[in-house]
Amino acid sequence: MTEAESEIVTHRRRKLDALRERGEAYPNGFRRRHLAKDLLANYGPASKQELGAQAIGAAVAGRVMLRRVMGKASFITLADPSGRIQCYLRQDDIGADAYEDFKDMWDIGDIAGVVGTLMKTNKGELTIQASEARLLAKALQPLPEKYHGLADQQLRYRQRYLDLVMNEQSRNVFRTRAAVVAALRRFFDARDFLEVETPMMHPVPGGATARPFVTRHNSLDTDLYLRVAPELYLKRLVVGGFERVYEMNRCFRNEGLSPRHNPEFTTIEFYQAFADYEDLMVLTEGLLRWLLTELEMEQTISFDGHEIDFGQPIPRRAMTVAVAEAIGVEEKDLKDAAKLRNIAGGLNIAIEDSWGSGRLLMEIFEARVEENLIQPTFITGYPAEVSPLSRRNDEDPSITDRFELFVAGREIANGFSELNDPDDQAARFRAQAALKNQGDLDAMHYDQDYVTALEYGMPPTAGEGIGIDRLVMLLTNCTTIRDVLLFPQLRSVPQSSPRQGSPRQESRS
RNA sequence: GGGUCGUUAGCUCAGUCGGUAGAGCAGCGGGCUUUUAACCCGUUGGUCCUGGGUUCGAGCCCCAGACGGCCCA
Repeated sequence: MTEAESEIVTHRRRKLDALRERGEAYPNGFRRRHLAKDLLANYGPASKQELGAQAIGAAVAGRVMLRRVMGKASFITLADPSGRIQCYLRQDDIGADAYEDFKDMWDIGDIAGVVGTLMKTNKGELTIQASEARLLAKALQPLPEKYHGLADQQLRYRQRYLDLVMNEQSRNVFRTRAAVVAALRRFFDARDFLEVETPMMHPVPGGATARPFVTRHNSLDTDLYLRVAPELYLKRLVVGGFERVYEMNRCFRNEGLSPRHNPEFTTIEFYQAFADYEDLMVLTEGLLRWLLTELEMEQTISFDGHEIDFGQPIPRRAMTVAVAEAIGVEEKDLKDAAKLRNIAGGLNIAIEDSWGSGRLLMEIFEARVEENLIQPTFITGYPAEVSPLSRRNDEDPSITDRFELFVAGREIANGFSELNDPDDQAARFRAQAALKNQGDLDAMHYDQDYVTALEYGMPPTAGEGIGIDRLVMLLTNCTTIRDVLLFPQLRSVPQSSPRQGSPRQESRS
């Protein structure tokens, strides 16, 4: 803690001490009767004369954001969850003692309640002329600069509450996020999908090719893995007869941090029996359009300098077609492992000897095509080699009935007709296990319990996962995932927080 | 893991050629009864991220480290 800060805090502590002595430190009796937004909506259009004649009462509460003291009268700007409202405090209205109190004891950042009547200032701003003003919670720490807000990215993430207090844009991102989550629930609930919760701690990690976090269950004396995906559990439920299920919650992957990756992130996965991957592409396209409508957004959105149009039918392109076009080779050469190896080498893509043609094609796709898929595009025909849970295509068993949706160079969704042949699934797991034995840390484990579930019979099914964080990024024009996560993962600062000594937290669980 | 850029007052930011550290806001004192990023006068406040090094002298140059941004693996 620096001397300068402790000086500000010391001043504020003195005021708090005085409030404590008077027994007025943290009262909890004030009741808000109005939100700023409602007052502005209902009375903002009224004229100064109309309001002056009516004497409409109001009681608001919020954080003091701005303060303008002019001798024996002052204006303060209160922020509540709905917006901001100005209050006018006059010595003649609230009394000399209360007014002195306001001047001596209140600071920007304090939580206060104001009761009074509505008025319009000479400049036409709706204002509450106070008859009573109460300090409800003293802020000991000063707020960031009132005009620029909190700009330091690190502080914005580490002390998100300050970011939320100061930056309207940041608040709006998380409101949009909540609206997206709520809308998705409405969408699937309306289509008779059952929302379920499956384990986050898995005895065998599965459902995606990714490194898991490991944790320890003491009394079971066993390792458990934080889930990398809920997929295998959701399909067990389809076996059980819940033919339409969805789960929207956290997944965990033990990977590096980047503008697009956080170790914990949110997905919605949904499964629908008696549907295939083409049905899901239709559903996804409709879902996105419907979502934009629900959010009262245009079908064309701005993201990272691009205008992205969801109003058009989303094109579907086979991976081989997209790759062949991007790098200027014949499509037929993309089935041949030796030729793919040459192509990858020529493109300076790092490859491994164990990879077959499917993995090679996928790597070339990721290196040369993905980032250029700006407008919404379904890529289909994913190689079976990189799709261990997907149903093989009837015409070409080397590929699967799978798609991924790309927008602005980012994977947004991944869906496929589910592999419900237990013997093929067992073979795919064996191939993954072999890769794992060769040192591929991302490869899947053999999940015998899941194979057994398939042996009881899973109806033909299609399933899909959509990355909520990435979807919200698109809809809020955020290019880093940290901006759509309230508390993104950062390296912990050991000694003390950047601003002050570490706050003592009481657990409430 | 590698490269690169950044870290200066509580916050937002300047800081020249290496010559003893600045502004605005916030704070403190004073003035002001329709201001609005209020204004006017005065004023406090610095581990220049940390630790070494070079130098008569380092916010600035060199080395190492911490944290963060971006790019690559």
